[in-house]
Amino acid sequence: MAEPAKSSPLSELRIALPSLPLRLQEVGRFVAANDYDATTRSMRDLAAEAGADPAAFTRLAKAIGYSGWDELRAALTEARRPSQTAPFSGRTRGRRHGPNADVALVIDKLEAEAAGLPRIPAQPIAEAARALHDAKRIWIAGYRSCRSVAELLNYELRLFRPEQVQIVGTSGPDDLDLGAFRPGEAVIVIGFLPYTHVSVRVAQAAHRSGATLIAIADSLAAPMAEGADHVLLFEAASSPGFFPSLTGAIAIAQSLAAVTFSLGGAAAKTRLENTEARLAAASTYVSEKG
Amino acid sequence: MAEPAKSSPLSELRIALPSLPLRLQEVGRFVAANDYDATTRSMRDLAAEAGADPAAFTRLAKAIGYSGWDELRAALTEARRPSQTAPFSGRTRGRRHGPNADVALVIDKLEAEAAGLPRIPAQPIAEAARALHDAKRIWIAGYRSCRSVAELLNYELRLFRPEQVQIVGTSGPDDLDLGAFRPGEAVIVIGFLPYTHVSVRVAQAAHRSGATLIAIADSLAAPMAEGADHVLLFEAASSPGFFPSLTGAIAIAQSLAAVTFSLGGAAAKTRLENTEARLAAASTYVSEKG
DNA sequence: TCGGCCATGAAACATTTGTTGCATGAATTG
DNA sequence: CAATTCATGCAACAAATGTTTCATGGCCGA
Repeated sequence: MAEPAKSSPLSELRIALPSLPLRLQEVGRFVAANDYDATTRSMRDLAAEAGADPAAFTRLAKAIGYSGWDELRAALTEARRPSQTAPFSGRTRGRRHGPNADVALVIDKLEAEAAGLPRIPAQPIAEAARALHDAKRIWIAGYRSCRSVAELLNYELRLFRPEQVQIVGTSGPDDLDLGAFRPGEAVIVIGFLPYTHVSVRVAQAAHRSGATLIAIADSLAAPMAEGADHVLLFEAASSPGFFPSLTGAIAIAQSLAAVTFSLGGAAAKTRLENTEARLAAASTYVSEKG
Repeated sequence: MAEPAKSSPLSELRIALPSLPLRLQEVGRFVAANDYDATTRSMRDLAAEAGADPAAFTRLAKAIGYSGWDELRAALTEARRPSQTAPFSGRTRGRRHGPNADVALVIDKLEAEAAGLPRIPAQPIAEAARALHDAKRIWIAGYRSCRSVAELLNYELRLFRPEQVQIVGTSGPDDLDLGAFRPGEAVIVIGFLPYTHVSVRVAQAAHRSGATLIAIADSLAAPMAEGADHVLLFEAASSPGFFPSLTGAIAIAQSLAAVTFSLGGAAAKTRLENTEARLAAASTYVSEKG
C-alpha cells in the first residue's frame, strides 16, 4: 500500500482505522470526534466518557505507530496549535511552481469566492422567496453545470413541499413541461455564460404562460433574465481557475430555500419533520452514535 | 474585593496582574502569552520554560480566585474550546417580523458562509487533486443533497476527462459499481451529517478494493472518512437556516476540479477545447452577441 | 538595629497519570 | 474438536502531576 499524505496524526488514525480491532476502532472514532478533549483531558477521563478501558487508548496509539498515548497526544496538540497563522502562507510564495503553486491556487480561489458572497443582493432573494411561497407549483430548470444547482434547490424545496416542486424535463421531454406552466406557478431558471438554448426556451415559455419567472444568473443581460419577475445575481467569473464559479449560485439557492421554508411556518416545519421521519424509518441514515 | 467582569479567565488574570507580587506577575504574563501551552502542557513544564518555580503557578491561580492551577487550566481550556455550535448571530435575533427579517436571514447566511470558505484547508485539496490526476478512473458518489455536489464534480471533470469519470450508480444498481473499483482508480465520496448508508458502503468498498478514497465531509469523524486517503473538510453547519450548507462542499469540488485540470497541462486543455467545440457545433449554447 | 511580614525556591507529599503484565474468553486454524 | 492466536478488561506498577510545607532571605516600620 502506498504511503499517503501524513499531514496530521488524525489522518494517520483515519487511515489505519478500518484495519483495527473492534474496540480500538471505537476509541479511535471517539478520539477523532473529540480531538480537542483528547489534547486537554486525561486518558482515564476520556476512557470514562467513551465507555472504554483506559488501556485501549495506549493500545490505539501504539497501533498507529506512536510509542504511546503521550506521544499521540503531543502530536495532536501540535497539529492543533493556533500560532500556525495558516500552515503555509501560499500567497506570499507567489506563483512558484511545485506543490505550493497548487495550494496557492486553491487559497486564491476560496478567498475570491468568499469575497463574492457578501456582494450578492439579499433583497431580491427575500422577494423571490415570497413568490415561491405563494406559488401553487414550482418548476426548476438548470442545464450543464447549473444542473447541480437545480437539483439542490429541488431537493431542499421538496423536503417540505414534496408534491409541488419538480425539475423541468425529468418526467418526459422538456417540451411537455413547457406547455404545462400555468399562471400562479413559479419557474426558476438557472444559467450563466455561455447560456444553453434550452434554459432560454424554458424562461421564455414561463414568461409567456404567465407564471412567475425567477432567474438565477450572472448578469441582468442574461437571456433568461428577460421578462423575469425576479433576477438573483451572482458572480460566476469572480474566482481564478478555468470554470466559472457556482458557489454564489449555490449560496443563493440555499438562501432561497431557507427563506421559503421560514415563510412556510408551522406547516412547513411539520412537513419537513414528516419527511425526515420517513427517511429515518427507511433507515436511510447511519444512526448517530457518539 | 469587587468582582470584575468575569468574561474570560485571561481577562481576570489581566485585571489582577498589577496588584500581584513581582514573580507572580512574571508568571502571569507568561501564561497570558502562552495560553495554548498552558492548557496542554504540564505545570512543571511551563515552569521550566518560564524559568520559574512550579509552585508559582499554583499561587498565581489562587491569587486570582481559583482553587488551584487545575481549575485555572480547566477554565482556560473551556475558553479555548472550538465553538461546538456555530456562533451565528441570527439565532439571537429571534423571529423578527416584517420583510426585513427575511433579508436579515439572507445576509446572515451569506456572511456566515463567506466566513467559512477561507477556513477550508487548502493543502489536502491540492494533494487530492494530484491523486485524481494519477487515477486511471474516477468514481463519484453523493446522495441526497450531496448529489448536486457529485454531479457538479462529474460534469467539470468530464469536460477534460470524458471517458474516465463516472457517478456511482448511474449505469445500473450501485452494487454493480461497488465491485468494479480497482487499485489505481479514485473514488470520491461526499457526505455530511446525517450520513446515508449507501455513501458509507461506497467508501468502505473503495477502501477494501485498494482504490484511492477521497472523502469530502463535514468532519474527520464522518464514517466515509474512515480509511480515506484524503479528507477534504468543510463546515456544513456554519450558517444559520434549517439545512446544512453545501457552499463549502461546492467550493471544494470546484477547487478540486480546477487543480486537477491544471495538473493535466496541455493535454487537458486540448480535451477541454474539443469538448467545447463539440458543444458549440451542436449549438447547445446561445451565440454571443451584443 | 530589631522584629514581623511576606515573597520565594526547594523538597516532600498524596494523587493521578500513562503503562504493562496477566487472566479470560472469543474467534480462527489445523 | 483441539490448539492457538488474539482482543479485551482488570489490576498493579512506576513515573509524573499539582499541592503543600518549610526554611530562607529581603523588605519595611518601630
